[in-house]
Amino acid sequence: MDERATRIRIADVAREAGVSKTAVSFAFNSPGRLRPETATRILEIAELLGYRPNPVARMLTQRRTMTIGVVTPKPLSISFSNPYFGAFAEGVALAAEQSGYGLHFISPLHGSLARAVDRATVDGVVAIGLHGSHPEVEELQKGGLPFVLVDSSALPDLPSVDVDDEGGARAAADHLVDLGHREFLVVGVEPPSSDRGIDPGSVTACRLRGYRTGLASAGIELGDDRVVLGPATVDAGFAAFVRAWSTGIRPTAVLAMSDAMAIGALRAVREQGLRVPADVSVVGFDDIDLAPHIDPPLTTIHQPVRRKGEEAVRLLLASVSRRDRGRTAHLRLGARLIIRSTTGPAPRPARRSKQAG
Amino acid sequence: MDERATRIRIADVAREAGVSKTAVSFAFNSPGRLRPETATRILEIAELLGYRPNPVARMLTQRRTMTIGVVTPKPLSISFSNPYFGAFAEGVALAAEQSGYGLHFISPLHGSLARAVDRATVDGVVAIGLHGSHPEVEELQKGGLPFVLVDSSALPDLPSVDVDDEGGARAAADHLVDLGHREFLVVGVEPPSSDRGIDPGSVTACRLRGYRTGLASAGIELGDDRVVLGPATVDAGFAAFVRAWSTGIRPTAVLAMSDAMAIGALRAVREQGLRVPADVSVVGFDDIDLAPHIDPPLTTIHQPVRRKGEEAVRLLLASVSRRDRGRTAHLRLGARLIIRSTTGPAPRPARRSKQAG
DNA sequence: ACGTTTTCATAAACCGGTTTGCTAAACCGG
DNA sequence: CCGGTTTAGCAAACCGGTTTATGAAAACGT
Repeated sequence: MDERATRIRIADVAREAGVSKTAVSFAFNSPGRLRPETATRILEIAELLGYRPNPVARMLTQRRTMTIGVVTPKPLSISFSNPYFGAFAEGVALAAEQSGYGLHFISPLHGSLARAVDRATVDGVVAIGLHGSHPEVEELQKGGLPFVLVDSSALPDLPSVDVDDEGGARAAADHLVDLGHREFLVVGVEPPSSDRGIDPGSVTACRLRGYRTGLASAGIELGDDRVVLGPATVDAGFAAFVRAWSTGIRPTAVLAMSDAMAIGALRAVREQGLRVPADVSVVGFDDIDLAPHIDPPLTTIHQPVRRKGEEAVRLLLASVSRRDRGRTAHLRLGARLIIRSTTGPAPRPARRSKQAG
Repeated sequence: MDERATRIRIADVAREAGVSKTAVSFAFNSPGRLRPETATRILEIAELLGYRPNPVARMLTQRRTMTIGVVTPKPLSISFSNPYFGAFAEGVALAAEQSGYGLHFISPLHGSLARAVDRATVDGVVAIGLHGSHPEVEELQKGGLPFVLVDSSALPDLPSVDVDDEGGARAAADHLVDLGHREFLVVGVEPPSSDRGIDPGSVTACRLRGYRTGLASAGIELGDDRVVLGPATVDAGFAAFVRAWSTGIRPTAVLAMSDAMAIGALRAVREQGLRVPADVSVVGFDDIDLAPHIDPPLTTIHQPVRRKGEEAVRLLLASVSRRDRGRTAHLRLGARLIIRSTTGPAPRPARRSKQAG
């Protein structure tokens, strides 16, 4: 009838078995402290009654939740739309599962990240893409929860895991320069809050620096009009290229800060009647799983996303268990160029603007 | 110094403010019950002390967690590797966020799903890909937690959301038959536990039925050797085709039960020196976001994955709040063929085994 | 001036478990 | 038969909040 009426509590089992709550608790958690027959009988009765210990109550006494949080400053519905995030989650999940931890995803609640984190029952948190300039970082830090930052080393007193974004970006630029390109367009990932410009510690800023260094070594300067930003999605990549094109920019090479955007740009390039890589070369960033299967296979900067997730969890658990002995680790992983088929020699400056050949 | 030493409790705030715990609690939750100045003063002191209410304790008294669980019978690290799952999570996250719920991902703990669910602090769960034949379904049902099933209608007394898999599959088969194909290979998703064969309610079984119906209408029968199974990954799709090929099967059309597998098969086909779609046609299932960008753009069966996630959460929340008044809803969404570039007319039976004329 | 209602705040019970003494009985060697 | 150690199980305290019942003081009505 009224199945869900009242959930069986430990006291119900105790009464039914004619023992104390303590005994029931022991039967489940340290059966050795009970006479074998007693333990079995209690367990049987518990099973019969369909008793399941309330996990919240257990958490309260044990003062740990065996759960870690993954914090994103953007709504999850947006984060999950980037394949990069999925791969990151994969790494996090792997490490968490190995250690017997559950996974809780946390995104802003009613607009506030801090509030969402406060409400979450986790032992610690891995925050991805949280910049130093985020309005709530201070608030979050005061929460006193163990924290690990991913893709942001902005807060030196918090452990972090990131990638050599600048080096990777530079490799991309170098590659294109080597191929003879001179006209560039950067399709960048928009940092969350564009209040005071781009946070210099942000991934976007690092990659931009890398691009610039690479180009500078060939004497090329990147004008501000050559940098177009948007969210890390296929559509935004498409839009970014179209926007630049419509302002008269005619790049032979596109440097995209995410594969998703690169794919969008790719399509935009083609819709202008141009061929990839004959007319325009494109290099992405991330090397998502499907990059080799894209049309055409995407040249990109590979970064070890899964490993990022794993390492972040490892650092976090070390911090939770105090194994880190108060040390704050900053891990930087490598990024490397993977050449596939979206890059090729710069086209001869043929019918460009005024004709020439 | 000893930052994390002892977290501030409500009693500390009360003492410091010279009021009772009750007053502090009121200050946070129903300030109207306190004289305005008192409330403000308490709040100020709480802020000063850096007090944050312990969410676990709060959950315990309120008897709800404001969190919903997403259950997968496979390790999360595997689930997340399928883009399909990411999109599903997107839908779930969207609906959950809208209602102010958090998201907890649950996968088997030490090999047991039931244990993992028992340990999770959630108000209800959405289970994806959990088959009726799963060894722990009974155990899970007894947990008494509100449940919604996705991609499985095996348990009629539990609400469910799924897709017209059979119809979708049939559309795929019809399409290929119309193009003149007669030699087929099915690349299927392996159901979790292959104990007693394939669960007839499983997605795999439904799609297989759909394929068979479509083919049968053209008088084609699908031998068991024409069905190869594997996990829903690119690599498994690749391996599946290779395996079939090595046993002498020479299909002109491949029906894949997931886009990831289709992409793998695509690559395998090409590595045999065959062209897609000139020599071999391939149709996938799911229509992942990147399907149009695959090389070549993937013909596939579209299913509304995000919507699946949203509807599942909607159903779940209705059940949690008893708004469903005990009704068990079964939602079935549509699937439709999207023709892109991996399918084309069957090649003329040229050098095919025996010739036929 | 006195009974009644309202306002503001509190003490104590409660949520559902775990853990810490503590006791009574059984066991043990001499 | 006795003191000492184990064994088996219990009552009560505790985790950190919320909620209910209650009461003192202030405001109100007449």
